[in-house]
Amino acid sequence: MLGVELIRSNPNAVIESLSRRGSSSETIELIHQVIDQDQTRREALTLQQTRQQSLNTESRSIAELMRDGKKEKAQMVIERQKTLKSEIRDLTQKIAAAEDSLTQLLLSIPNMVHPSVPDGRTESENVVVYSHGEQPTLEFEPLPHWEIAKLHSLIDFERGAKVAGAGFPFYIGAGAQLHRALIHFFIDSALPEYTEIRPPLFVNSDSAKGTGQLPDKEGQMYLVDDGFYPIPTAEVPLTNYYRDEILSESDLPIKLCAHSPCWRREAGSYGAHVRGLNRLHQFDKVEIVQLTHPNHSYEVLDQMRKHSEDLLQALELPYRCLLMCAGELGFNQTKQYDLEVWSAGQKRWLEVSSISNFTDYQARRMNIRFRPEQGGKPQLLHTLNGSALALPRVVAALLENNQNEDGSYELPSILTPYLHSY
RNA sequence: GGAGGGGUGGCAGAGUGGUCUAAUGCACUGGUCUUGAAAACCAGAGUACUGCAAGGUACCGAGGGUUCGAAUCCCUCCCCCUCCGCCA
Repeated sequence: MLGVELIRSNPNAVIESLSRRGSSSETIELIHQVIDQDQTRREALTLQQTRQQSLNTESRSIAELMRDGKKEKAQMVIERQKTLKSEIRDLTQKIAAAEDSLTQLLLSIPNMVHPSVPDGRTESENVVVYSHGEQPTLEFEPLPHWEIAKLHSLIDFERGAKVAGAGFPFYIGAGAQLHRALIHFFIDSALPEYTEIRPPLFVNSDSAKGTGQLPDKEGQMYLVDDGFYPIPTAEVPLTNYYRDEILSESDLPIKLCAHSPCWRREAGSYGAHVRGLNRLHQFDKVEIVQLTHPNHSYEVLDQMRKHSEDLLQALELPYRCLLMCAGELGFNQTKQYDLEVWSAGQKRWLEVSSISNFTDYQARRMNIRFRPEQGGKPQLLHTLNGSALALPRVVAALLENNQNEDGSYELPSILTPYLHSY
């Protein structure tokens, strides 16, 4: 969430930034409500603290009177305190109410937009900032990946649907090994820089709140009994790792990576675009996360983007990098790149990575700070994450782009060390 | 799952209703002393909010309650430890 101080001190800058997202007048109205509630809260708080001070002083004097045996005098003070106490109670309630609505308001206000983000409302206004590789020119009508997978018994969607449901495929034999090879390749590529983490695959609601899945994207997560959420991305446990902690400036940047399955409800999806591996309820992903000093987060964003691009280049997949326009930007992000690979069989682009800077928006929710080397107050750090990469669509693109007319396919040589049994 | 014991500052640890405005030790920072260091001695130091400021308020796992007054008593929840049971 945004800081109240920012909204208080510079409401116009916030409003301007939010209008770039195409935020409605209602969102703008929220800003004014924040300012109102903030003022109510501070006025009540100042008053309450003064009253509390009187009460504390008097209570101490009661202790003295009691010690000196002046019981009657003490009793008088006790009587007098009743008004003070009820006044404090009322003020405390008023403060709590203002704080509650302040939190609610702040949770429903999206992050600021970085100046380098292009204007725009729709997908078509995202800007292609980079393209790499040639879309393969095939002399025959290429198959979609689900056909190729069926031909070679790599993936069994039908039995997945029987055993779990739609969107829960089985990978079989060489298909399972390809999947595992990609995980190993992705993790190995991250290892020189990033610390490998094996995270919990369920998180509690505090963690889901911390990274912004709650309340904004509640419908996207599964919820199991006892209040656990199966993670929709490893971003959640990784970024929450340092929740409510104060780090040393010298610890930064912190770089974490993890492979994990991801579970998403994807309610309401249908049609050809969700066929095969295009959209699943369970899929695997290697995620990279960085916690950085606020001064460096945008450089780091570009480094992380390059990391993911290098993977696609090593896999020899044609791809493009999109800079998301203001209207397409996620709720929590200030700037976001998407990487899309070309899928020759479906003749369209598939998103395989999203790399984002959240600045201090998540850090404020999670209360993750660092102590400046020069001394001074702890300061919020910046959080970033990126997919490096999401598995299923990479599998789809590998199969579709490298197919031959006879239905066979080849895999890029970078994977050779990871493939041996089939 | 059963029984018991716990949760206090960076760490250890005292405190069981009123100078707790949280002792003490270790670690940390500054100073004195010293050629330099160590030791010793002196001083300082948490987080958040609030206030122009001086300062104030809150925080002893979390949330409620009792009381003029709660780290301390009561209730609910969370977490940790020990033993037993179960288990890959």
